[in-house]
Amino acid sequence: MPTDRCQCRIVHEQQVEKARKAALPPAEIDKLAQFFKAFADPTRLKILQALHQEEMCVCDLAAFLGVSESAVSHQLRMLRQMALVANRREGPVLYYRLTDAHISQLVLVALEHIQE
Amino acid sequence: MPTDRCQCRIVHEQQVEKARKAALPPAEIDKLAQFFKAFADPTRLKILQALHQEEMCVCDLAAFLGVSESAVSHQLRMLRQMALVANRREGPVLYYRLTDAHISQLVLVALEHIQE
DNA sequence: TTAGTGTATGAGCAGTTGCTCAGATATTAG
DNA sequence: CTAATATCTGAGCAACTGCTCATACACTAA
Repeated sequence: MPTDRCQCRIVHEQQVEKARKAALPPAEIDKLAQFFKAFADPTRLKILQALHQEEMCVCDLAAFLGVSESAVSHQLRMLRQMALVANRREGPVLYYRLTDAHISQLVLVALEHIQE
Repeated sequence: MPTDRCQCRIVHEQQVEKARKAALPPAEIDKLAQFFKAFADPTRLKILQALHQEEMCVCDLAAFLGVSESAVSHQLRMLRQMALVANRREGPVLYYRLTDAHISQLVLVALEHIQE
């Protein structure tokens, strides 16, 4: 029995081809994964949910979350780089807000799913 | 000057209180974060998007993704535990499918966001 | 200018993640 | 039963994450 090549386990070449055609380009996939990563951490989720109510400064968020201001600042940087939040300076204080309503919508859709 | 207590940096006690009242219970937050984590990886995203087209077996997915069947299997286990996919046995082959339309909806909302 | 407050940042470390590899399990054929 | 196929699983490891700590920066008041 020839074991030289391709004891191919691909049962359904058609379905693989179909998936290939419908697939998003790798760059899009990576951007999507990065985007979801922003929501994949309890601290960041809490920040996003809090900012959905009202803009807040860093020490407000630190107090609300019960973590250090440094930790909040690191997470805010990440959220800023992903363009999920923006800030506004008033004297020495930076007020953060959500940039987009999609963000809350996404959380709502996810909530619907897990509450089943 | 007394440095003994509370050089409190909380500028806006009201807003913190407001955020506290609107906050989801910690258990919900953790479940949500777990849920989003499922989407926060390129391999899992590709799996979910492929299964949105049509059910596929493990070796189909491995061929489509260009990774080992073991790697696919590990990811499928995670997605199964999160109840995002389910399988159906036909002889020795397991066919995986999405369990819910919410899943694709979530990806669509996210796509809208990043394409701006 | 200096001191004080609010925030940002880099290094470093423990915990987590996503893979590989070897081996186990499930199902079918003979 | 044995052998073969499809899949699952645990251990182990490199890469990544989220935090702390120390420090730097930005703005304001004196």
